[in-house]
Amino acid sequence: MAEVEYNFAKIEEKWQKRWERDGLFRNRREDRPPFYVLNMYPYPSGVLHMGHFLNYTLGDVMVRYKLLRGYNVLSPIGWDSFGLPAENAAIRTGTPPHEFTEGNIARMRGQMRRAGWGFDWGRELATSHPDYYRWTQWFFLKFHERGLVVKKNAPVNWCSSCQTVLANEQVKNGECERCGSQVGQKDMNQWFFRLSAYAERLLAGHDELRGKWPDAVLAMQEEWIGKSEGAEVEFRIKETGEPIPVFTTRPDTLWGVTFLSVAPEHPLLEKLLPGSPRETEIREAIRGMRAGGTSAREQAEREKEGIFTGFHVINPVDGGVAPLWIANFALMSYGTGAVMGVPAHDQRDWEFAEKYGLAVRQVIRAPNASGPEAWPEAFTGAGEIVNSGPFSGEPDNFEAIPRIIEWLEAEGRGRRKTNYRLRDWLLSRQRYWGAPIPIIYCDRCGLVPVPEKDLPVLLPADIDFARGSGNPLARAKSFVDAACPACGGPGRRETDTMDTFVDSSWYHIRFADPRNDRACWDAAKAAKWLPVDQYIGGIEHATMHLMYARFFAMALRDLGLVDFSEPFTRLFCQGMVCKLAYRCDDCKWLPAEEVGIVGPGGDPVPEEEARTLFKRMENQGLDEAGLAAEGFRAVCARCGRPVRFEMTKISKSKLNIVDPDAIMDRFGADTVRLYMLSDAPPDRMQIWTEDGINGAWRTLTRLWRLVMEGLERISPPGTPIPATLDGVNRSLRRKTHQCVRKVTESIEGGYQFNTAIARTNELLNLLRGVRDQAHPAVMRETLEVVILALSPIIPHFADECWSRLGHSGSIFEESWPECDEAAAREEETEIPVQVNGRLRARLTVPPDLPPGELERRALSDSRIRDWLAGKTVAKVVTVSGRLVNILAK
RNA sequence: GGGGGCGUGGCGGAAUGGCAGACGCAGGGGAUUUAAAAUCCCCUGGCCGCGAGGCCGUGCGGGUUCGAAUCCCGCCGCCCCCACCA
Repeated sequence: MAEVEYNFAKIEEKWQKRWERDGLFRNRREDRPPFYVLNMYPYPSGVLHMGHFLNYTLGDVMVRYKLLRGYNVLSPIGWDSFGLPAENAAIRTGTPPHEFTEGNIARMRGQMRRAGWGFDWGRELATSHPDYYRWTQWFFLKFHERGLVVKKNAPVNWCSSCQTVLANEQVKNGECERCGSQVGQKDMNQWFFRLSAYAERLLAGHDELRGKWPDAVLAMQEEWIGKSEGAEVEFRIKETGEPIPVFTTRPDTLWGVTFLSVAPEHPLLEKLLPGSPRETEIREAIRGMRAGGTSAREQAEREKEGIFTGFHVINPVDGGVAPLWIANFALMSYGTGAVMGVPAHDQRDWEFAEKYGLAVRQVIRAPNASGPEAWPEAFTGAGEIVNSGPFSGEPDNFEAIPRIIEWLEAEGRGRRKTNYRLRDWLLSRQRYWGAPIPIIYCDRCGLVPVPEKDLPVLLPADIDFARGSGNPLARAKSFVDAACPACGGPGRRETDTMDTFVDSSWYHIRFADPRNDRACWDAAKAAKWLPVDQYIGGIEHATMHLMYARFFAMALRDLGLVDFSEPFTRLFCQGMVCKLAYRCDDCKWLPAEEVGIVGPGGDPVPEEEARTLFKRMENQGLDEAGLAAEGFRAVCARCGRPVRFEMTKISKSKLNIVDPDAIMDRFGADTVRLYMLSDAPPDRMQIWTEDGINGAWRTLTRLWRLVMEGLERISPPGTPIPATLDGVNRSLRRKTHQCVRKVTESIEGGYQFNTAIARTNELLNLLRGVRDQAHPAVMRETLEVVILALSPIIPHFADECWSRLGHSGSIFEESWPECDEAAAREEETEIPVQVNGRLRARLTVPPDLPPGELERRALSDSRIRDWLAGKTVAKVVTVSGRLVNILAK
């Protein structure tokens, strides 16, 4: 007697052990082509969240699918284990960061195994282990040798809460990406990777990635690189003769310059201001401009502000004199820090000129337009060039730009220039829990790299985190004191550590050879597996990790360490996992249990009615307005204020978390996996509902019963399918093989598991209807196809069914089913017949019926003749195998 | 302001030039049950009609086409990213 209950706990544990025992994911199939699937590795926070669950399930489904497609699959996992949370925990609790981190890793490892993800645990790595960060340090030295690392003074983003500098990419809306506090500006001497030197190559690489990476990611990177072409023109200070280069994308408006503005931190000011008559007043204004809030929100709305310096500039194109201003909108970080002001043809300059009463000089004439006096704003379109020396009269100013640049170069007044918004990557952090930068400062020799043989520079263990402030490394005398490698004299170690994005810029390559202690990796092993064939992760890394890792690959290629420049051939970005969250009007998030529903009189509705309303909120999008329309209100159980609903990413702070462990306890991993993939395409937002997970459970148990009942009537494995079958069985086989084709297309066409699951559901619905008439061999075939097709998604379930169907060995050692075209061919098709574009009848015909015959049958159909009565047929459109459209008047 | 994405039932979504709403959730009805849960069967875009059936319908307005959710033009709305970038 077959076991009727679907005992997921037993089944899942059994197969996880067996896969582990048999080394299913240890890429041992050397006879097969290699395929490298990688999920972005996690930070070991200590607990898996639903976002991880979707991410790693997707990766695992791809891994298992590729196994079935006959590849030798590499599917490694590791830990992005350096970073602030561990250090903050150490300050709070006194637990050393490595202990905290190892504990978290152990816990998450357990959760991961339980979810059934097939990782090659033999390759596990953690970036905070010395045998890993030793190589992070080694790369730093190699990059340093090549001039790709520089130490320079620069205004940097400073997070006072994290007590560290941040990369531009880590500042979101002027706030620290990690802790959310306001980021300020500070001048500091810091370490940088020369990311900007790779701007053009990073951009050029997009040609290779287009179509294989999401458009949105490429667009974001393009924007971040921010290439713009124009000219650099040399203005001069009239009073001192000092040169002042200016970048412009509009050299066609050079004759319209009526002022020039520089950034408040422009170095030229230090030469001009001392002793100048308005020095104190101007310095005061500069302080005001620099002190203003740095958040982007504030900046966007910030009023344009400036002050006249008392100095003037000479325009190189015509010798004209214009006042030199300091303006808060001029940024030292872009171009040359100096902007020419052309109010007539630039909206920002227009506003500035209007505010300070500066001159407006028209140099482009709009087609049939009046002069600038009558304009409500700057004219930025194309027109005829006027008042511009040799170029006056040119009909299209944009087309004249290249000729103007040539003229500037010929005359020695400027030159062609391409500018990028991309900044160098600030890699140093004033924190303990990161890879120490391997540099020693010596009073005699200066800045000395740590010799390779002395790597790794280990993090000291004897740190008292609970006491003191700032970087704990700077307080560790045993660490700081070090002999100069060059002269042997006393030296001081660099106490900054590296941004954790340095660690994650090369981990994907280390996975090819993770235990190598003589080199970062063996070249042959790296060449075998890399680049990563399929990378999977969140889109939030578009301009950070994904840009840095590309830069690293290019730099490593230049060092001769790898043979590719693009590390990730294909990229897939999964959507967010969202769930309804509740917010009380005083801006506090509430757990669902603390939301009450009251009726028109203000008294609570009965519990059962409330439950129904909550269900409708979850499942039918019932919102505050809908609730109000029915006379109800949602209120905070604590303070009685109104509660608003918001569909938002599952997170601790929004109090809408779903604990993966608790869900796996109730339903098992396979149910969660099925649910996560069955509703929406995986790159879209996924909405978590209680009913949704129940539905997936129902689907699985129904399938389980169907298979268990089927076991009693199907033929043994390997029984051939009879050559002649009745209509029901021919039809079942046809749908079975069509299902194979459609599922394969759904997966290959962009991992659309939702439609793949829909296709197997259709087949199962059909099988349930005809199972009493199904031939034992045909029924086996159908069940096996469904189990195989779903196996990447519900692996434990599938392997258990597979073995109960009488197979030995794991289903993942089988091959993906193939569509038998002969069996899948339709015997007859239904052809819609339209009259004047409206569906009026359906004909059942053989699929290969010639168009002429199809047309004849359509016209002679009785229903169609009724519709055509009293009309004349003007034209008949016949698409063979698809439809007939009759045009009649 | 710029860039990317999206707009289809009560909800998630399917259909990428040819039968709109696959598959699922929620809802309704029935069977089973002492009852409930679970399970099984049927119905479920709107309007009209006893019914056969008809009409309307993919954000709005126009266009191309025998035929448009799908392609083109113009609007409206939502989400995400960047944003005083010279």
